[in-house]
Amino acid sequence: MDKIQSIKGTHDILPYESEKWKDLEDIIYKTCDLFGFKEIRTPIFEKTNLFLRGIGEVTDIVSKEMYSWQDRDGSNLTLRPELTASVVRSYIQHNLKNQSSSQRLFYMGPLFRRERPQKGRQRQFHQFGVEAFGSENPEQDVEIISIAWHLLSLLGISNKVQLKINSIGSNECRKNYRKALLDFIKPNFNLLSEVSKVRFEKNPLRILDTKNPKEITILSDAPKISDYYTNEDKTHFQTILKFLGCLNIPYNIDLGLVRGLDYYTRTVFEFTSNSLGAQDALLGGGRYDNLVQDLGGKVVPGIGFAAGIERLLLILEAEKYNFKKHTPDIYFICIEQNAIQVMLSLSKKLREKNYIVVFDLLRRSLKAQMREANRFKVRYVLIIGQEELAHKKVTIKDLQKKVQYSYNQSDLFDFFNFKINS
RNA sequence: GUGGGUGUAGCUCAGUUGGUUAGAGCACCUGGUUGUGGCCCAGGAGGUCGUGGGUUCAAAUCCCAUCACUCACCCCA
Repeated sequence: MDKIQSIKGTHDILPYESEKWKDLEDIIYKTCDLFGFKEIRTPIFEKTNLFLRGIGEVTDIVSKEMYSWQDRDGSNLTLRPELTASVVRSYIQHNLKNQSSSQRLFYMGPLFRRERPQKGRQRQFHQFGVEAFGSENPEQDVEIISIAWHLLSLLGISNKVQLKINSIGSNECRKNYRKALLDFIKPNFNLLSEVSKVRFEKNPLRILDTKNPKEITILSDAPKISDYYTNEDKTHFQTILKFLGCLNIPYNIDLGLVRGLDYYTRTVFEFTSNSLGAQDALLGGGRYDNLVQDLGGKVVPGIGFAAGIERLLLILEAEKYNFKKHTPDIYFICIEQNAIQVMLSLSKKLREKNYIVVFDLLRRSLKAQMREANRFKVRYVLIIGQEELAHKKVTIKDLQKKVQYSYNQSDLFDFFNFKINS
């Protein structure tokens, strides 16, 4: 029989590692709170159709990376490969538009894509993201980018990342541009790769994404989308850039930035980092003014981004981020079996006062327990043995100062109130 | 899906041209006299050498397959 082990591209998050996750998650929650964004939690699987319609059928995600299966009743289900479609589905389903004309939401959780694993890429991975509905004004775009910037600043890595931004135009712009692009490419159609031929039919903009050198040459003289912006598109993009300037958020305009999901309109952006290897995008997003409607809702503009938790952690690790230490306050040593009850009840009382208390469960020697206390880097050790038991005392040892006191068990809190709280 | 690299103890790695009971450091456990940590010293536990075949008198070492990890392509977070 095969060894039972985790599935390719999935990882266990072990103790100590999980503490880093918790730290990062706390900072994410705090950031979202600061901007008034509320958490939304949606199911981990959805009807396959949602992603086909939401993300786009010719995207890589949908065409080759989804974990899909047929349920017993014949319905086609899929483990979510991204979260925007799910959030939009929920927004429509619960009529959140009627609850408030502008909704600000964030999410965090696992996603699934069947790709070949590499640095910063797994089959189960985690994203944090925000989505805002209701406003098509540039201040909304900037609010979204600000959240990302604020988070990266809190993490101390805002100077280690680059913001790339572009506008891919409104519907009208893209309609005109699409036509111009098709006209331009048509004479060279036979020279295109198979992938690009499909994109030519379904989503010609993505042909610009090609890494194929021959196609890059062909496309070098292709019409530029920026020449097809409407006046509103121009103003919208310019205003965003102006606002970013006000906030001192540095950016690079990248006219080649298209992004691989079909639902984007106008603003697209990406934060990249060079400590991530080839998968250098750690956060990406954009505006999706058609998506709510495409999925059966009213005409509601939206914008959001998603950040890879694993990739954030990779950068934090590379930048030697100072994660919070989770050390116990007190290590309780009991070297007299008749004193176990006393240790248990004193520990309970200490925990009620919010002290983190741990103790040995193997009835090991004093020396062994002292070693462990030292290894845990706790500051205070409490000892109860025969002596202490007989006189209702407890020995308190300060491992840092290397001094030791004897206290009445009933006075224990006086010591800690004084030592730790003051 | 395609290509390169790598799989020996919990971790980082040695292992000579195939040749006895497969090693080191760190970590772990127990001690170093009666109830006291870090440093030091001594001892101990821990490995079907990723897995399955093959070649050979003999395989961690050579060959094949397979699985996993890793890096890159594609694409994305």
